[in-house]
Amino acid sequence: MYAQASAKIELSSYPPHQSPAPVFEGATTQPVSFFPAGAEIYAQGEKAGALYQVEFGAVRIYRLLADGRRQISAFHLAGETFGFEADTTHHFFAEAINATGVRVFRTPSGMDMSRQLLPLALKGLTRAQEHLLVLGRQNAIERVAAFLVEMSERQGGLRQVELPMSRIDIGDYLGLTIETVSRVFTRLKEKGVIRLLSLRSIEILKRDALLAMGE
Amino acid sequence: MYAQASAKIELSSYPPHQSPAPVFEGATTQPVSFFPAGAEIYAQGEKAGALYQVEFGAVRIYRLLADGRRQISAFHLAGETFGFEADTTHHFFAEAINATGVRVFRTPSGMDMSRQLLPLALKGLTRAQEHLLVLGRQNAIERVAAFLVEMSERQGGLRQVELPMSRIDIGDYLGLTIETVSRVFTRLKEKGVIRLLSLRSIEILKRDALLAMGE
DNA sequence: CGTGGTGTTGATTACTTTCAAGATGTGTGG
DNA sequence: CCACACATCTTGAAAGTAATCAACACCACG
Repeated sequence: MYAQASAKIELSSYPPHQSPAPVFEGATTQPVSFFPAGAEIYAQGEKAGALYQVEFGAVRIYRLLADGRRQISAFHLAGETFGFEADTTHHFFAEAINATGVRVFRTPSGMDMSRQLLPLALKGLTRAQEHLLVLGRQNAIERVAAFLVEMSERQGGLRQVELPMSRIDIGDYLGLTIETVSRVFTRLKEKGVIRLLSLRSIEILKRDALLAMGE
Repeated sequence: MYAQASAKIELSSYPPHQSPAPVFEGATTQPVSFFPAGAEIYAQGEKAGALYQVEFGAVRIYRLLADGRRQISAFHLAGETFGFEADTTHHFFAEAINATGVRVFRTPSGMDMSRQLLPLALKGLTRAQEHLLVLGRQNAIERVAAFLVEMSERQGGLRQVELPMSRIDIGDYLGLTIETVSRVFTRLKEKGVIRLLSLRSIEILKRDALLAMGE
């Protein structure tokens, strides 16, 4: 199983545009933990304290309503860090979307990580606030367009974009149903804006059109 | 004009449950700046660098789409701090909602404020992510209920809640139109959940019902 | 080569927005 | 202190968008 994981590292971990993962000074570095698709990394209510860095694969961060409605607040791809919280408790769930390797940094209590964490927290804050604009004020096609642009940019701005997550995940990230996401993909395909290479891989044919839609 | 401002301080600045405003170590404290209703505190694209603390009044943080659609990502009430950014540029607009006093802290370049800023950034991040759940997955009545609960809790959990902002602001915060906000207020009134003391002041009659709606 | 999970498409329903008119409130000047 | 005027808020009717319900297609896995 671990051999499979290492193979994946070669294949799809750090994209060329991205610098290798920084290491956290002062933190105890642990070996890479492997999570199969759908596995929980931490749960809401659990005690927080560690930092997590995606080595390969992808992670979804989400919250649930009592009746099961789910909102994914963020996806984290290879090289990105997550898991820091305002207090000692996790306010969200974190799950591996696919087979995922995560490096865990345990921060010794008393150690001050604020200098390293602040830029990450601020980046996350800006991203969340931009996402608020999408959910609050954009319609279905604009939301999907914004999502595709975001994923493209996070993968180096290439024409070909990998979508490691399912349509359900995309819907729960954009505040839409799976059916609506699917219909929008079809409309974008018909308009010649994108092309589906496979279910989880699209090619952007008209970047300008996509940018104009997502603002 | 400034006399009027000081009068307001007595009236409505720090609620009893809230500790007095902390001061930022190492930052240059400036006198309180006064902003009349609707005045811009900073604009998107401007150079950032200062921290702002609300002395009295209220502030809205928002972003605009090209066609004028607006999403308010946060309201800041007396005692709260805003204005920190991931890079040196403001990504949002900040405006006074009412006559507002703001204390500006200029941080000397080279000074490391991360230890003081990280808790604020993390708090903001958690709040933004919770807001994502509301915008992405809750309907109009649930959104308004969640908003009223949030405002109540931020004002000490009292029955009477002051809403310093207009219906338009509430709509742009919740991703709804002003008409929908108004209709929901009416429905909550008819159900006996709230009572309107005035346009900008409500009384919560059935807190449990409100909590159940907003989750 | 089935089989269950995931995705697509169609028809209908439900909710929110839009458009429109009227009511209420606030601030100003007489 | 009252009256007018403008802004804000409320309410109603019609339209539009996304959700829901349902059936089928596709893909990956054992």
